[in-house]
Amino acid sequence: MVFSESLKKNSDFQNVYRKGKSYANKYLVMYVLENNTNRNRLGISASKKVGNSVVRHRFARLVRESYRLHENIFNSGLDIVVVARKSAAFVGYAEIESALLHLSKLHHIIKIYFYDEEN
RNA sequence: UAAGUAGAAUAAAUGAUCGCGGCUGCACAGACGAAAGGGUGCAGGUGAGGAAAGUCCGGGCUUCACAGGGCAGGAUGCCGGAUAACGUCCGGUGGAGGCGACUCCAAGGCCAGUGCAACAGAAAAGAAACCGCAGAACUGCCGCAGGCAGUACUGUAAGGGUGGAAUGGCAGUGUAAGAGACUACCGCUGGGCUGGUAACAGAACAGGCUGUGUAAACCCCAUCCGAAGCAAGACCAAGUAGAAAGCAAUAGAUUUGCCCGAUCUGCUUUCAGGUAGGUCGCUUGAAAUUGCCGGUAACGGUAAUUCUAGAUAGAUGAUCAUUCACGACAUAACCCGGCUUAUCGUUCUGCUUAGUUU
Repeated sequence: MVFSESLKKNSDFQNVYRKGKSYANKYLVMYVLENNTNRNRLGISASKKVGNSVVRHRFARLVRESYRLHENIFNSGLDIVVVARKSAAFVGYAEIESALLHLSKLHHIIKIYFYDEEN
């Protein structure tokens, strides 16, 4: 990913959970915090409650793919954490993608005219 | 053809575009970092499973411990073989089930000791009489002989009933009634014989033979087992903190260059240590494929060929098109050998039983 890297350390995750703002919809919960750099950092989390290893890996790939394909419309300088909810275990790419964009819009972290154009 | 039984293979396919982790080659930068190490782009090639799962056994590997022996604890438990090893596998023996192919079995020892056996039943262990059967005695009634009823006593394990289990089974002889008391057959026990490496099997002989079950009850016997795990462990190594030597003591460092003032006790080198970070361990192996040889088989030997993920918050996804049976279970994390459990389906092979046709 050109403008982004992944969020790795547990302490970074805890930081975002504590200080960041969150919105949620049917499939996802999204936490956002400014990180004072010019790059975005994306973290993906899926607990064992969501499903087995196959389900959790698939969820992470779908979120990463959705983010990658829309990377250029996101604002930069953000730590973003996406958490799976239980209902996300059984849905496909289209649902994850629209859920991600919906939450991004609520956070006002994407360039609106791109979002409007797609809808 | 149908039903069954044993085993094996496979785990949607093809193409296009975008994207990800190793590897190899080339190019670029040498702008990141104290160092160790790393970055960017392009091309090529490569990238999860039959169970990768559960983490239930066994082994390699690593570190620690260890003269030798014993106790405790755990595991295994018919016999022989295979193997690095096993609780696994193969071939047998015995038992159970099935018409059969075939399947299943924690299958050592209650003549070392201790314990338990609820309910029912007379009785479930140092020892048995509830009913029944039989005997002689006494009492009563009827009476020619004798019979019937009751009472306590004695004998009796045939029969009834209880139970998961009741003192070998069944038939006969025998007897007052009975009883291995005696007899035949079966079973059991014993020491030999024959066959087999053995478990065990077989035929005969001898003994009238013994009151049971339970060891997934304690236990006994035999065999095996040191502990922890790749977040093991090895190496490099900021910072912090430690030691030694040297320099400085009207000194040095910081405070923008100088002065004053203020604050602090330092600076350099070496050694030890090993946190953050990095590298290795990390995939060439009890390896895979094919052929031949040995073995009933598990498996072993041998020759040729091949190199087949190696991430470190953790790489396989998305979109489009076509086809079909419309896609189950489930994602490597040091590596092997097993076991167990989950699973949409498809295909093939051997065998069995029943039916039909020739």
